[in-house]
Amino acid sequence: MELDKTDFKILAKLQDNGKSSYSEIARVINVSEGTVRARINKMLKEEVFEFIIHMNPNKIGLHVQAIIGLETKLGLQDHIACQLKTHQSVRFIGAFSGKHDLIIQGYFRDNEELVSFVNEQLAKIEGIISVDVNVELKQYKDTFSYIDT
Amino acid sequence: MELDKTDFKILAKLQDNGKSSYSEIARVINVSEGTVRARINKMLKEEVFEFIIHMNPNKIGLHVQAIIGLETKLGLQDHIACQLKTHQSVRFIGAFSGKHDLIIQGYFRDNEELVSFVNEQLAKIEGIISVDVNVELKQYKDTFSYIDT
DNA sequence: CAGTATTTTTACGAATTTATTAAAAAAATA
DNA sequence: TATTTTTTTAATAAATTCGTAAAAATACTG
Repeated sequence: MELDKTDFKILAKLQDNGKSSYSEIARVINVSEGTVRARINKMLKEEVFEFIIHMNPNKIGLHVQAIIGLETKLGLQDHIACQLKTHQSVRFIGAFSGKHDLIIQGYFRDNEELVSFVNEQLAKIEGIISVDVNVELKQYKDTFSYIDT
Repeated sequence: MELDKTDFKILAKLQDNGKSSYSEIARVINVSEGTVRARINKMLKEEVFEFIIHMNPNKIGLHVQAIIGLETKLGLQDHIACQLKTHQSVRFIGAFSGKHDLIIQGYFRDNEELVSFVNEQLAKIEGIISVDVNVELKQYKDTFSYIDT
């Protein structure tokens, strides 16, 4: 799908405020409400973006965040990733080039829950060679606003 | 702030669909629209969550994703993080315990842009001792739905 | 425990937004 | 240039949001 100037203007507005109304965006970028709606619906269908909420983990009792690098046995990476995917605590999983085959980001209630995730949940998955746990001490940024306004 | 059952029901609905209307949520969880609205506004004020859009980087031309671990000179970590924060390409920055002092996640147009980020942008920041670049080969998950429905 | 204050929920109407759709305009195609 | 296809607009009906006052529930106090 080809995004044009109007699409990017819409995305720029939504990037600033995910709750902007069609009408509001329409007024700002000088097109009709119907145009904004049509384009948003098209982009949603094409999975250009999604409307979501971003929860503050701390505020819902998840006080420990970690990025965990995994070394996996050749051939088992995909299977391992798919098992991890179902875990409630896991926010991100990717396969990577570099030292770690898989990198995952997870949110946990406390250190105990993190430890149990590593020593119980991960431990029982076959094919994990090594685990490198990095615990977050401070967060500086967790937003993405690529599009210029 | 103390979140109760009703708050969590609201969050659960919004987690499924960030565009659910107050009325829609109200119908499902059997309270008035005003209650849903009041609680959402309160949670927004308390920064429990935000309404955002999640863009699919590929669809806006960002085909290279990377997680970069940095080793930083003692005392300069905070300053480095704050400089990185302003970068358009950077989605996530955290300070961590473990091998890397800072871990960042970034989205780039192509390999060239990633390389220029590392060799030009990072290179000119004072106090970075080492850089460990992991390029994403496949993404398995990038969503968070912690709350049970 | 009664009484008062505070917070939360509900309910209602006005303002606004969304959704549907037909016609106009623009763009693409032959 | 004519024709088809896509996109935008405009108009109106349906639904949602918003502001607010009253009712209900909860918390607080003597």
